[in-house]
Amino acid sequence: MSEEGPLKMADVARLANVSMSTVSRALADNPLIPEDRRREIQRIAAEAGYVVNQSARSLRMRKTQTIGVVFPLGHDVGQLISDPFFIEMFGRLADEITTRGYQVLLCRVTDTSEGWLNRIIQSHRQDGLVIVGQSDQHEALNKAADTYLPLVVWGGHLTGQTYCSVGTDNIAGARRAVDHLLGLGRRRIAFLGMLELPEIALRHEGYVRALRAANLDPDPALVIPAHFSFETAYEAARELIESGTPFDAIFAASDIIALAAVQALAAAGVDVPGDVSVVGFDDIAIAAQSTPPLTSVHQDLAKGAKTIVDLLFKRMAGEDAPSATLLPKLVVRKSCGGSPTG
Amino acid sequence: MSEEGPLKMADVARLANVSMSTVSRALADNPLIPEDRRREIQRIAAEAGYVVNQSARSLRMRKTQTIGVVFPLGHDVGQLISDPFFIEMFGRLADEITTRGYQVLLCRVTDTSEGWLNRIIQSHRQDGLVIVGQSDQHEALNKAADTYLPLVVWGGHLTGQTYCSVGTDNIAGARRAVDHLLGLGRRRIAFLGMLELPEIALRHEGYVRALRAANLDPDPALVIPAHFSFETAYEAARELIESGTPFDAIFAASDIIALAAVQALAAAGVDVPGDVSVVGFDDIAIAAQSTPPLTSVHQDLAKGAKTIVDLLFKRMAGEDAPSATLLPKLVVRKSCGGSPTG
DNA sequence: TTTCTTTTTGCAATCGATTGCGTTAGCCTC
DNA sequence: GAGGCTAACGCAATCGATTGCAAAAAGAAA
Repeated sequence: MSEEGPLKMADVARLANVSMSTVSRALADNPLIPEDRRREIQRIAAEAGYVVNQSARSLRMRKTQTIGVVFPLGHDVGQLISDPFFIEMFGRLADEITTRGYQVLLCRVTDTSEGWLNRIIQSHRQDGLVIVGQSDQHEALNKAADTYLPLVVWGGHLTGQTYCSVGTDNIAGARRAVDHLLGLGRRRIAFLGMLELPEIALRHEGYVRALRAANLDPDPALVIPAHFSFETAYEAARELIESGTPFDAIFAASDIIALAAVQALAAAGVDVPGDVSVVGFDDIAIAAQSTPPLTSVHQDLAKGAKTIVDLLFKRMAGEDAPSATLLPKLVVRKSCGGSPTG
Repeated sequence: MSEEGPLKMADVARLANVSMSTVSRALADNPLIPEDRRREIQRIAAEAGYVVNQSARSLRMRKTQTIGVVFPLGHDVGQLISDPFFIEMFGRLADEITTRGYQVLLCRVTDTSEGWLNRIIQSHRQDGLVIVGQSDQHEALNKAADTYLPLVVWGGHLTGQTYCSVGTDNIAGARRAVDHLLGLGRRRIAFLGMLELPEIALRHEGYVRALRAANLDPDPALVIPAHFSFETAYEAARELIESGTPFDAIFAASDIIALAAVQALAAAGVDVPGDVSVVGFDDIAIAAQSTPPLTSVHQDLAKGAKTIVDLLFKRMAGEDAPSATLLPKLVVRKSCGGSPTG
């Protein structure tokens, strides 16, 4: 029961009157050691409060029992905590990873200078990597994937992509959302989001396709750059409103942007959904709770996280598991008007 | 520019025509190596794509440059992802930790059998620990703190506590909330929360004190056990309503419980705040967005996280930094009726 | 040129485990 | 009692860095 300073395996060996090799094998339940002896040694170790030093173990085994979860957020220092989507995704990934007996190492990348991903990989701090969001790092990811197998990315599937990704079909999701707005009779539908981000570009593509399919010409004046943070998105929406460009609906690239837009509209005395319909993307928890409740393209994060981690573990086992795409679902709530059945 | 397999420091030494010692020192910016030589070696290493192996480094230095963030959630598997409070706290801690150049290791503890904390500590996976929420582990924490300095706990300050904690003054916060309800003329105020959790017990204490100060006798029938999850809290609220016990206000131990109560009340046709006032605790992001917006006791998590990490780093440096208490603030919104200044 | 400093540099031990391989002990069989 | 075989166990190398100490090189002073 005594818990003296950091005792090492050699100490346990002394206590049990055996060699370190034997202790190591006993603790690892190696059948080379007879069962009763194993139990005995395990008991002694536990009673002494001995725990294997993971640094030493990792070095020798070349394994860390740890998965790195990376958020390539660029210089957007506050985004991790401000974006509920990332947060929820992280939680679900953590669940999946810890369930499999691995630790979760959070890697926030603020310095995306040449070789950032290689620096993470070569540090050997983790046995596998999940990258949440491609950000603008498509090339870096492609490059890393050439030599590093245990890597799975949450994000859109892009052309010329060699890495393994899991993500919602952004085009289909956007298309569904915009089709719904068109079905409600909306014709001047604005798009809010940063086209520079690959996933957003895909959502924009779906938006354009939906318009074209309805024989409408996309109006560039209705495409407004908007970042993920509430404040900047609010600004973007305000500018759209003040520009005087007429519009009767907003399709936002994320729920945060949509919520910001709703508030900006409210502040300008525009009724949602009376005057303008609003649809978001992600269907984060707040979406259902906001006023009015937000119509949004739902992504099944629980399933996404499970898929990501499943693929990652296959890859860690040496298998070259392929990318996967999840089907999004439009959840209709009050913010776009019309009946819940569309 | 070539990025061959995992190259080691010895390889860089060969490339630079020096010994490993020199490479090691150069990469650590050790002034023992003349500046120009240092730069040269650093350049060679960078160009070769070399990165120090952290397992080896950790073993030798007995440091991991990693902080463990622990959620002792017992068997409540889903809580991490479902509780916005923990999530937000985690995000802010992550910010503070990464800003200081450390990594964040998430430790979800599901097995709280004897010695769980010791097992984490002795694994030497981290240089310091943040425990988020005392759960029911007061004793285990006290015991660990005797021999392990770099440990800071988010939670209430309890009697007989030897570990370092940072937390809101729960009694004062609760008192402020209940005083406000009393000021609105409410007299039959229910308390929803699990008294078994130390922090909640403190909030209950504040509740009792506020009532006593108003010459009211706390009615045990108005104290309802309610867990942190939305579903169980909803059930608890429903039972209170159906019990027929008259009440005109609810003070919930957390926002999630409060939101669940609001929905249960709405489902029962009870008007909030007309018939019943509701106040929560934590002031999570959703609180302001809900319908009606929730009055809540605000905890400054950004400041809390900063304080935690500041103290932790002091302790990691060997200093026996003391506990700290943050002052809560009541944020009045519509859910309790009355005027915002009320 | 010699001697004494001061600056650079490298050898080798070390961190704490894991594991291939060889040795010892135990048991059976003839 | 010798030989053969297997089950247990330990020696020592290894993982990839860091660093105390001493040696070598360079520079300064005499």
